[in-house]
Amino acid sequence: MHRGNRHGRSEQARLAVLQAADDLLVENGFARLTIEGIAQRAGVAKQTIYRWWPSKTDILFEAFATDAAEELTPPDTGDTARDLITHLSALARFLTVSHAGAVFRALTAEGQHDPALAARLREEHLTAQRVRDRQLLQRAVQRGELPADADLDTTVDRLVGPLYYRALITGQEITTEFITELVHATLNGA
Amino acid sequence: MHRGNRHGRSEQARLAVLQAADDLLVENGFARLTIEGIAQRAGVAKQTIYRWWPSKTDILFEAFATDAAEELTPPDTGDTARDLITHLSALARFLTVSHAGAVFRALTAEGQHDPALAARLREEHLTAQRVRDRQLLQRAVQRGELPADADLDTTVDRLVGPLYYRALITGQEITTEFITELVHATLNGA
Amino acid sequence: MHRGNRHGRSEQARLAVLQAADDLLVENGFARLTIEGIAQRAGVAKQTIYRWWPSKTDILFEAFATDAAEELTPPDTGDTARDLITHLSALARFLTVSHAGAVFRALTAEGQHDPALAARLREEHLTAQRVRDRQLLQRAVQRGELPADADLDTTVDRLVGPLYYRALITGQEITTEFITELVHATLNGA
Amino acid sequence: MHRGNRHGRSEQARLAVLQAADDLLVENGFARLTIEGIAQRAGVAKQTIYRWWPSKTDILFEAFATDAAEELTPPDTGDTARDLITHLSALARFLTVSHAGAVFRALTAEGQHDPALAARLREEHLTAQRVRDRQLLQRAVQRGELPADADLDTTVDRLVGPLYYRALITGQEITTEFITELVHATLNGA
DNA sequence: CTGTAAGCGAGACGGTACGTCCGGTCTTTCG
DNA sequence: CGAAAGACCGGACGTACCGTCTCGCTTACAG
Repeated sequence: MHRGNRHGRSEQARLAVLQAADDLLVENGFARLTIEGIAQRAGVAKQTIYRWWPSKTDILFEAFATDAAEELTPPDTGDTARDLITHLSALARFLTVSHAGAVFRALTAEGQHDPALAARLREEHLTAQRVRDRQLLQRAVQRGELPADADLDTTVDRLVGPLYYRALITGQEITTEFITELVHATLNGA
Repeated sequence: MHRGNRHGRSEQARLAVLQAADDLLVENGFARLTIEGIAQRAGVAKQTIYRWWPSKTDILFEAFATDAAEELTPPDTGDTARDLITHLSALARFLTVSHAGAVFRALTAEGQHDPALAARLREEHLTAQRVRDRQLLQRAVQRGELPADADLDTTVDRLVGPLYYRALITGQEITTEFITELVHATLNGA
Repeated sequence: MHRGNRHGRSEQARLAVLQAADDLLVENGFARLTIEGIAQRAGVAKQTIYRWWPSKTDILFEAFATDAAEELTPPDTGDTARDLITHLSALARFLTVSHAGAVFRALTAEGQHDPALAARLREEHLTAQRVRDRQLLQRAVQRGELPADADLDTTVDRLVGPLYYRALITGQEITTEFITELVHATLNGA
Repeated sequence: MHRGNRHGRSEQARLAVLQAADDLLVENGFARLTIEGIAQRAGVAKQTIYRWWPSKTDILFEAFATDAAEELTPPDTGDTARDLITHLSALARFLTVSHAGAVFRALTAEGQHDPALAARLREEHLTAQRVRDRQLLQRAVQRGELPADADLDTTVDRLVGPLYYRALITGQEITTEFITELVHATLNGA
């Protein structure tokens, strides 16, 4: 049970904390997520949490890091439009229903009040995500489906922006039709 | 000075609270915004705040309500593209540098953890804002610049989504070029 | 209903306040006796109370003043011992079960924390009460049952002190036997 | 058994609280004695006080418990009258000028409004005090100075009652003459 | 017979203290 | 030496009353 010993940090405690934080976030929302609560749920001393994580959000970060990348890696079938639709649908699912997405939304919200967190979120997630998003467009350029001088960053914003907007701001449903129209209009208009 | 009597609340106290809340939000961020702090800054008793506002966010709501509508009312010069660019630029300014926009971002962030707040934000601000956003497109339809059967709601999302995305999520700068490209691409592709 | 006029206060309001204060003291104890509560119970504005009574204890004082004198006026049958026993029994009843006595105990208690109140209690009640207590002994002196040079004040203290002690400090019952012994011992030993 | 930081409550905090409560009571009186004030004076968090003491009076109780017994332990010289006079003088001093006595008066006063406190005061102090008071009389019985069947409880009341009465009720001075007369009259009349 | 001034119920006001809760730190004991 | 336990200080929470202050109504004397 006790792993307090001279052989380093307890992996068991670490995983229990991450799991508890994740569960409690989904169960009660971020507002009710307290370090005390996580410690109790994980069967861990508060000090153990403070020893290894600077803040509540750091725990969530660690809990969320790996999951997101897996869910959001784009497909590559050779059909640009279809791949885009598939990828954006996965993104929509991530933002609205996924477990990891819930953590992302919470962190993004906290980021509005905490510039350091916002910066970290960009560095550790959004930048990598942009790379993944661009891959699809770069392949389209390589295939000649998009002009070689197209501003891919701008195009990415035009594709994913409306999804984030609906998911995080207005709460509107993101239908397949919406995504399909979005993809076709963007491919034509870029 | 005192207006405490049976004929209603003190307008002076009300304004002092709204001003204090607004100032403290911008100065210290939402995380450090406390009722106690607002009361002290406003020179008002805590009970006076609790008497009139159910929660901290209600104060912010009231502080932000009127300002936002004024800042975000679209122009009408007859030139659709120019009006859209002007309007979206105003929106970008609102989201990134405006005082009222700071309150909006804070409320949106809280809305991620508090569905009731999110709903209220939609009802009292976003719905009205969508109406304002659509006006420009409706005029374009009337002028024949857009097809009569265009899905204006979707178009609005495609126009404003990328702005919210950059302002609230990635923190990228929103340049005039970005807006210009966005408007032209959307008008062509809608 | 309203007695507001330019010639004098409302007797109705005054009585309602006294009654409410008395009731609430007995019902809830002094600790829970608040001006707000009295005002509400009496159907009177707080300001009306503050206009006429400087403090909570002043209300109680007024509520208690007349009753006490009536309950504690000594008899005069010519039989000193019997009169003393009767009188001390009335005092015991006053201190332990009487309504007015409850107010007296509350005021005495407050007097421990408030010297001004203690002084007022002495001036307005205890001095007069001592006069009443001494009457019995003075009659005994006149009848030759006590020596002419007896220190009556000291004797009063020896008679009533044990009663106050039991009633206010130890809470022991004050039986007729206790009073009888006390009277006989004092008459013999004085 | 609660043990502080895993094994023990902070004795330092405990003593600081008791000292602060005692000081503030004497300086400002019971009326102005607040938990917040005690916490601040003691350099202790409010929570620490609420953790260990159910109420303000419990702090005073603890502050007063040991002191009283020491001040009021009766002498034993073999001379009953003299010992009684010495003991009652100590009691008078306790009630009127002693630090611990000030706490006793405050607690007694609160006990008028709070039966539970009154009961506790009897159990933890007055009962033990009565035992101490009786000792002197029991020794007199053993020496044959008082009849074997004397009602010592009643006699104690007759001796100490007048002192409590003067100290707590009328505020009259308690002179040596008063005590001397009291003792002699009681020894003769018992 | 009509103003006007005092007393009234009502209740908002700036405050103080309440008792509770959580954050983050520190100390102690165990393995 | 890491982990569990949990007491510690600090400080915000929302509540209850405090004593003060207008407000508009009701009266009853004064002009």
